Amino acid sequence: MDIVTYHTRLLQQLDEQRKKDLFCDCHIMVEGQMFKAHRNLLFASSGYFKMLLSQSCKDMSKPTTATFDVFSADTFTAILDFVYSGKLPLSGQNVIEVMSAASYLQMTDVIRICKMFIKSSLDISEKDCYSSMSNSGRRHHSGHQSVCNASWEIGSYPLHESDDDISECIENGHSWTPYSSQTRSKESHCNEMTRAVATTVLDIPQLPNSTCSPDNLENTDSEAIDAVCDPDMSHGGHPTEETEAILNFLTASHHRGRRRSSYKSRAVQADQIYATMPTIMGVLGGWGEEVIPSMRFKCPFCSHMVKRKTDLKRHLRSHTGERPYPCKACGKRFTRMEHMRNHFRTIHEAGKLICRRCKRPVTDESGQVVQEGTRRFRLCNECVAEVGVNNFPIELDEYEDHPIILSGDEEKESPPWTFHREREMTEPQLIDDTSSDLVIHEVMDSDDDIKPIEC
DNA sequence: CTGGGGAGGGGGCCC
DNA sequence: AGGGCCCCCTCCCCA
Repeated sequence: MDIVTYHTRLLQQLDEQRKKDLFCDCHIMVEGQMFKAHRNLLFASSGYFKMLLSQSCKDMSKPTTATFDVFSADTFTAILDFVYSGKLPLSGQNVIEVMSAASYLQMTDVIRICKMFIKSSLDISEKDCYSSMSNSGRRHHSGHQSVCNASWEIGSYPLHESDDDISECIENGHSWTPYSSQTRSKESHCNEMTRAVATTVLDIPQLPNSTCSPDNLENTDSEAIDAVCDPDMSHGGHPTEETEAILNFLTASHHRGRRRSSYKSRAVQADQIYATMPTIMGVLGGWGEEVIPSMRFKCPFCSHMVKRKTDLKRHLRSHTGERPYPCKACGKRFTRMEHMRNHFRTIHEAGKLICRRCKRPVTDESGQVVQEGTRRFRLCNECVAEVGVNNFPIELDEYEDHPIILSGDEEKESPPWTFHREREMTEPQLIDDTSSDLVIHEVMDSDDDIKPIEC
């Protein structure tokens, strides 16, 4: 008998004792349901119980009793099963609450497993989408959407490794990895598809192979993939000027190495997390310290705590990758409306009263607003004269007919490239992202001319 | 290689 | 609860 088998059998023996209520010296009440367990195991498994039992160990004759109301009996059942078997029965429905309870109970192993479970879910969900694309062609097809949606479906947890697989890895004493050989194979295939999309559909120069390694798969522009998946973004299988502008942006983002993710799948996953988020994620109070009476909300993904649930929801976007606020001018998405607004003011409204070239302060009188694609910035008159760029001043009245105006209703799922004009737009178009020439438009940049974003 | 600046992301907190 | 502001930090680009 090897030592692993011995440990397993030992745990099995203790579990049998627990089920037969033999030598159980710790009673735990959860939602009115009584659980009995051995304090030795609880002490060894949980920081919470370690503290609790070390304080109550003076009287060993009486069973220790603990009561919890911050998680459900089902959740504690899962955790207790893990304590006695090393197997954590996780599902897409219970993982958040199990993680929250584990955080409360200071069970780092359980938290780590939950994190891997969630991370695997997110990663493989995206990979499934990419892989499904490869099966249905390279260009825009209406079928893509349904295939992608299937892999994002909340009810069908997209994890390839079953719960048993996870437990099995733990049971075998292996460090569990969310990537099986099967998924790695998918990643490789997916990376090829990403490159193919980048080089054909997106008309992006050949991406360096380094950006498509399994370790940094998320660095590939899955937003672009989504755009390709989205039938609303396509017109007869060919990218529109708007989509091309987005793709140009994505290309730039890609080469900047920004970490991006599928906003649609992220949003769905974020909604799932928010929907299942327990009211109380945790209680602040370090061990060995005085417990702070005020309740705080603990992030299930990290150690961060906040005072308000709203702040936690905002913080969770940093984990889920949800970016619900798209810039209507360039399609870039943000986690917060204020960030999107700041971006819009700075990038698209030339909000900084500084000459981009000489960095001197500039006013409407001493400078001009220069438009380069969807980007606007200011140059002082001296710099404009020095650079000698082509100047295409447009009459103020003409500009007022063609302002970049953001829609009043932020439609999260609408194509990010949407310019709403107060009047019918005529040629030449104001937006010219594909132009490499520096085009100067004399534009009014006051709030009266460019309406603020309404979300 | 390094420092400065721009842009973006995130936390705290007020309204 | 959401919006918004302020502040700080990090990352990236460029000179």
